[in-house]
Amino acid sequence: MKDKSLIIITGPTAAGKTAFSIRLARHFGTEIISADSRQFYREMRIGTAFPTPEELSAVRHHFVGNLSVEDEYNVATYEVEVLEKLDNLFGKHDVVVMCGGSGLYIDAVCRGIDDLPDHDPSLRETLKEELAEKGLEAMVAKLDILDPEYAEIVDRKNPNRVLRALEVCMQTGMTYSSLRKNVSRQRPFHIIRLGLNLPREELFRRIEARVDMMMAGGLLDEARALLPFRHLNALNTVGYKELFAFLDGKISLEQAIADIKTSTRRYARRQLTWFRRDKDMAWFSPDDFEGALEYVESALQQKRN
RNA sequence: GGUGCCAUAGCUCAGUAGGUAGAGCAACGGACUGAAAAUCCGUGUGUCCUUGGUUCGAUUCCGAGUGGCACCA
Repeated sequence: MKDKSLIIITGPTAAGKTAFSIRLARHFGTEIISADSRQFYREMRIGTAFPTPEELSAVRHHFVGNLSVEDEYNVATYEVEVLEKLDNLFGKHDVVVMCGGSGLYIDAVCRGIDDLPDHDPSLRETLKEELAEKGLEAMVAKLDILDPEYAEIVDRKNPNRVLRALEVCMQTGMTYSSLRKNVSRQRPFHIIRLGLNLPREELFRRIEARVDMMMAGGLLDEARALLPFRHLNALNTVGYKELFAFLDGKISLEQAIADIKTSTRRYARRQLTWFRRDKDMAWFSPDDFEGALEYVESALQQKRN
């Protein structure tokens, strides 16, 4: 796989990644692996800006609509499955395109993640109850005892992080810090990273226009149909949770739509914060396909030598 | 037309017994290892509507104007 390359197209939501990646994949006559942690779910099409049927038939996509909202899934499984899929695809293609905005999932494929146990649902439930009962401070105190090293560096105000560490300690009998080695694995293929972005104002305009399009396209019906699954992680997602609040009668529809726009803007900012720290990322406007292609070609050339 | 109330950050509003002001949300920045479209942290960005008066000093008190809301005609 020495001369095989994975070209990653990422960037904030609504920047135009999907159309761009299809064009790029067609140029190389290859296929696309999605790195979008919400487009995995086939029941969530409108709210996740799922590729259209035309787009899906233009280029073969993988990891799009491959799961049901009821499926258990996580980054580690994704890493394994994508590496397998890449092994297969590189048998047919020199270049494969990966497209999506889920930074953690992209990192898992590019660098790998440590060998940690999957979460045990009943243990997590117990810990959540304990958190609700005793408060975050008590959970941090517990971590101070079970894994003082990680307790030093953990975000002590972030319940998810604290609970996850406790979970791993309790499940394995080892400290989270001893398992969390943060080693970067070498992959048997080259990686070229492209970030797509737009001036902030324009990106926000596109986000707002896209939310209006989703509503016109039936997002409310989609959310209504998913209401019975609202407790699942997959539905803890921008666009759905705000509409659930409307369906509960807590806010007006108008307010829900405004909230979706706000949540999406904030999500885009968090994505940018994540991607900005990646110094290898080459940034382009989604309109500059030619410029990006030129960059890709020269990067490929360089990797071959 | 009359009377009353209101006018402070992008929005909703607090406040200053006269010494140029602060919350929430937004916005902006950051963190991120099996929840990641998740979760969490940090930052106040301002002709205090305009204008005249009183005062050493007015966003604050008084008058007028403008705009908004309510009630009465």
